[in-house]
Amino acid sequence: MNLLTQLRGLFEPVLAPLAPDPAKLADYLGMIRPAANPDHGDYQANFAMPLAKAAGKKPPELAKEVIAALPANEVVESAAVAGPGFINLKLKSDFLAAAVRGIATDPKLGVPPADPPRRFVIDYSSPNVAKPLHVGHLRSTIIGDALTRILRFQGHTVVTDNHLGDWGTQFGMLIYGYRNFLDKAAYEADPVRELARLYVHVRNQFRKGDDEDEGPTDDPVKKACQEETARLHRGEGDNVALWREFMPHCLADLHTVYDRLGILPFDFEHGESFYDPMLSGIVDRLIATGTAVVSQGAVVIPNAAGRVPATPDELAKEEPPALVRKRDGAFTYTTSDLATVDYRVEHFRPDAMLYVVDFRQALHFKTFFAQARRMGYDRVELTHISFGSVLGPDRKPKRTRDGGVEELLPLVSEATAAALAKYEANAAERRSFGHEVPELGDAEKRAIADVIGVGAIKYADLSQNRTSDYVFDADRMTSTEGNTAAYMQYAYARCRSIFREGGVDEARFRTDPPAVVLAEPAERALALQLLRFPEAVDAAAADYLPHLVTGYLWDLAKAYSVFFESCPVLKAPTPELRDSRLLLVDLVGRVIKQALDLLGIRVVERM
RNA sequence: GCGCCCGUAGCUCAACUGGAUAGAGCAUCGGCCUUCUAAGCCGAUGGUUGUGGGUUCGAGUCCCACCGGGCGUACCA
Repeated sequence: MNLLTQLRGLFEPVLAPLAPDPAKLADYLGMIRPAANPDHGDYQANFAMPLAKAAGKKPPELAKEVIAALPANEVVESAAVAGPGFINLKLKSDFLAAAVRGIATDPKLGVPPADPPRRFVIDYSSPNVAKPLHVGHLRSTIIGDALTRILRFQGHTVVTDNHLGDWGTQFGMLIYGYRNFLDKAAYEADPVRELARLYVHVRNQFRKGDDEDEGPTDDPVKKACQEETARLHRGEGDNVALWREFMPHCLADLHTVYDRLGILPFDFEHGESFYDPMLSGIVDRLIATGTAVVSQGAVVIPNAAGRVPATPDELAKEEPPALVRKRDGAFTYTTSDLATVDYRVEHFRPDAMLYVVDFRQALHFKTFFAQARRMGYDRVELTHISFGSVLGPDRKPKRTRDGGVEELLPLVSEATAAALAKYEANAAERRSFGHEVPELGDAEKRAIADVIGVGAIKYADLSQNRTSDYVFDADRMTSTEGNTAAYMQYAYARCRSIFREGGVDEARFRTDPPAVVLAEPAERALALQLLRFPEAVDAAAADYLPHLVTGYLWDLAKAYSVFFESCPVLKAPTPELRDSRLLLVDLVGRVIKQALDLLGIRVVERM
């Protein structure tokens, strides 16, 4: 049940004979869309202009013909030609009322099952373990989690895989730190904490301005760490044993953060170490099939033009080749990525693989996807779900290494504290106006603040187009006004409050729904908005854009606020209207709760 | 140098992928609490969509040039 699909189905038989090219029929039907301006009706159709041009007619005339040819139906109340040839569509209120009543019994609230359902592998979060998680990791995690929930809700199969950075220099640093600076008592008491201290301590031994990258260095400490890393990779000494000892602690630390944020458990956490044993086989295969060649002692895959530019001069002119084995014999991330595709295709048989990684790796994914296709993986959709940088309030990209590392957990605490303060202030203000405000226990208050605070952080991220850069402003996101999680949660709490105050059991509205009456404009607008939920889910899933769900939520919650102000529910003029409004309120609550759940955000019964 | 992305109200962002008078929130100003939660609602102010051309019935959106910013450019991931 999707209003748009239904409308398009109505127009299809009329447009089919008019479309000059049958392949373009879908395009024309796509020009039926929600009205940009509510004054123009509920939906608008914009196909008359291009269609008239192809037919050599005037758009308004063609629009009139289309309207006249429209089959009799129970959906469209009126269709009017306006402006240069727009068709403004108004839907029948009776139809809307019946449709709303129809979704009341649907656990999926009108969202149809995906047809056909697809199998996805989504790769997201992918932090370097043993380093503190900072705000830069937030976006991939939150966006990937939301996409997983959205696609699963549609009925797709989603395998989630956290491609951990668990085989890099940071472990050389930990091993070096363990050997030189370990506080044994502290390690036994709280290994995670001591490892974190060691990492930072070793990092501080590096010369100023030096980073952790591989490559030649004359920094003695960095060199020592690199040597420990190399020994780990070669399986020498007890480095592997130490790595095995550290890993569970690092993972436990990571999962603490995920739990705090309410991130779905990953199906797999196959990190770099998992794929390491497969890398040499991949390179051998690439060479054997002629996909890769040896160049300057390294093994590379030529670029899309089939060339291997190597000199700075050549590299200035064209796309670089992909390095799969370095001169020193070590493998690269490209090798690892190809091994990952290989493994996933064999084990999960996906229709699509999504990589939720920031936009700076766009070139890498472009070339890596091309290489994967050349290796024979040309039947699986490979998509880079790119997102913008996390910027500080100064609009400069937030960086881990620029000193001020912004860790995640303190930030979550800050957000929940702000939510708690807001609750107290709000309760005090309500009391000063003589309202009865229930005195909640500390535990309940903290639970509410937790849901709102975590929701604020996620919503602030998800409500932006993911391709934009993202200014991380703690004050703004924990604000409770406007298009924020708190506004949606508040709307939900108001829905629940009506049932609580009225002592009404909502079960009846979900199993045996009463007739719906749409008398007031606010009721009609709300019903229309409720019926658009499937459109929003479709759109968000089609382009992997969670902000289309928040945009929908914002419209729905606003429509509910207007309804809430103008339409008494418990004291409705007639029992029929009371029942009808109760059904609407119950449905609004369910849709808000479901839509927020698609974003990984929880709700509270009161706030 | 070459390539990718971005530039929309004072600030933060939308604009359903070429549709009607470019919309929200914050901030500012004004109004609404003896009626289901005022974390709310109603209203006002605020724009040459970086600049200049072009394409067409129609451009924030597509093309070209320029200005400004970010990022990337095989042996970091």
